[in-house]
Parts: sequence; structure tokens; C-alpha cells
Amino acid sequence: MAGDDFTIGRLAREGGCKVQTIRYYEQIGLMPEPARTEGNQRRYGPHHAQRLAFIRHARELGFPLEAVRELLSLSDDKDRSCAAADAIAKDHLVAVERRIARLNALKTELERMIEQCRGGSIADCRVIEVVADHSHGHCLTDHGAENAA
Amino acid sequence: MAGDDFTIGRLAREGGCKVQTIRYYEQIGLMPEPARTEGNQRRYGPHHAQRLAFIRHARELGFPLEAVRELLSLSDDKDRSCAAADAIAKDHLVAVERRIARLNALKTELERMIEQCRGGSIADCRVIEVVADHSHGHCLTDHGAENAA
DNA sequence: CCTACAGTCTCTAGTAACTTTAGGTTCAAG
DNA sequence: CTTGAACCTAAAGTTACTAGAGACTGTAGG
Repeated sequence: MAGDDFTIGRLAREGGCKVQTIRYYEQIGLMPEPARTEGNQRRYGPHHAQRLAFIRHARELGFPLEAVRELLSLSDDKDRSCAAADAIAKDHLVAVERRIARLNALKTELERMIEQCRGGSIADCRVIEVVADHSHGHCLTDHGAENAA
Repeated sequence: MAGDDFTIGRLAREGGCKVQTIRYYEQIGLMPEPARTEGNQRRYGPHHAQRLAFIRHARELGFPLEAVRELLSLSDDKDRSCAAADAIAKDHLVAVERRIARLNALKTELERMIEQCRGGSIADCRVIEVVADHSHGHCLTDHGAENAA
């Protein structure tokens, strides 16, 4: 624990996120409170960088913060079975697959909508018409459930 | 304008959303303020149901509320060219396609991760390992930009 | 030692699109 | 007339940050 510490700014650059994001992670307990200088500035070591990298990658993989939290606590306990981690990943995969299916249906509907729009006036615009008329043929799979955008 | 009005509860049931959502749409100006009873309760007519259906379908198609707002104002003006509506739909299609591409990359990574997890202890769990090690081969396309989940 | 100035600090509010809660009022049936 | 479901408003909570204000620190140059 000598003097190879670094600032929050450098940690942010290396971790590929904003300074505020790190402070936010600390606030919600994902990142541990680091040591401070006399003047109250945060100083980090390599283990902090590792933990942040873990969090950021998990986030890039689309895990919500609560899942990241679980994954972190699992990874801290090397002796436990990895079944829990596997379950989290599988759940997430299912969610991702559902989203993809939904977005594909969406894409089809949008494409049809756009294709049919032949540039007249609003009165016979297919885009407006399709949006206005919910029952115009097919439905998006599980309507209402997941947020679509 | 006789007595075929209905309550917010019924409008919500028919529109497939919550009562509060309708009040929220009213608050942000997407739904017009309806008439009220003596006792201050909202009473709706068929045109309200139509407008709500339009909004809900647009939302199911993944348009953000601001786009819905534009679409609504376009659909109110039947003489205007539909180029603007077309543009909104096209923009949205591009966004949807980007999301799909991203989610597909994600899916692949998750599948590889899960497949490699052979159920030992955390110490050699591939899920944890892959999440921990950012530089384990390929990257998700435009890292950082869009929110992934 | 002094001055600049980039970087840091805390705290607060804002984002999207709602949902939830609290505390009270109204409507319709029995 | 009483009950209970549905309604009312207003405010706070959700997710995962981002942005800003106003003040303080750390460091490099002179």
C-alpha cells in the first residue's frame, strides 16, 4: 500500500466511464469506499480498477445493477458453486432473447409501414393509419409486457 | 354528447393501460382534459378511446413519447404531407435495427459464457471469469453508447 | 511563496415513462 | 343510508446514470 494510488479521474478513464458514475457506484455500495487524501480526495488502487472493470463489463453485457451486485458477491466467494452465477446468466439470456424476438416483430411492422407510405398527404399516410389502427392484422407477441424501445 | 361517457377505469381497461398512465398522459398534454362530473371525476367519450389507442399502439411500436406527440399532431392535420411521419418511422426503424444488432452480439456472448460453465465452483466459473475479463476476445460493437438491457 | 487551473468535493435535480403510496372523496348498489 | 369499489390530487419511487452549482485541493510554473 505505498504510493501507486490514483485519482478517481484516472480510474474513470481506465474503466471507460464517468467520474460521477464511480461515485454513484460507491454510493449504492457497488464500489467500496476508497482511502482519502488529507484533502478528502479519493485514492484508488489496482483492486478498485479490477472491480470497476467487472462492473462495467457486466453492464455492457446488459446485466442490471442488481444482477451485477449478485455476481460480484458470488465472485467474492470462490468456494461456492457457480450454479447461481449460471442461473443469473441464463435468466438474462432468456430476457435478451425475448427482447430480440419482440424487436424483430417491431422491425417487420415498421418496415411494412414505411414501405406502404407513398408520400401523399397525411390523410392517406400508412404510417399514421397503422399506428392509429391497432387491429390491422398481426400483433406483437406478448403485448404490454416488456418495454419495447 | 349525451350520456354514453365512461370512466377512466373503463378507458384504461379498453386501452390496455393503467388508470394512472392515462392521468399521466393528460398531465403531459398527450391526452386532452376530459369533462368532469359534479363530483370532479373524469368522463370520457369515444374520441378519447381512439386517441389513447393511437398512443398505446405507437408506444407498443416503441416510439418514445416525444415521437408519439409529433405523430399525433401530424395526424390531426390531414392536409399536410406525410413526409414527416415517414421520417419519424424511418428514424425509429434505424434505432430498432441498431438495438437488434447489439442484442444479437450480446446473446452470442451470453451463450458462449453459459455453454462454457460446467458447474464447478466459483473459482473456475466461466460466467464470472468472462464478466471479470473484459479483454477475452471480441467486443460488443459500439461500446458504451446505447443502453444494453 | 504565489498563482493558475485542472481536477476534485458534496449536494441537488433532471432524464423516460411510468408506478406506487398516502390520504381523502364520490358513485352505485343494496 | 351504508358499504365498498373506484375515483381524486399530490408527491415520491423506479433504473442507471448525467449534469450542474458552488466550493475546495493538488500540482506545475514562475
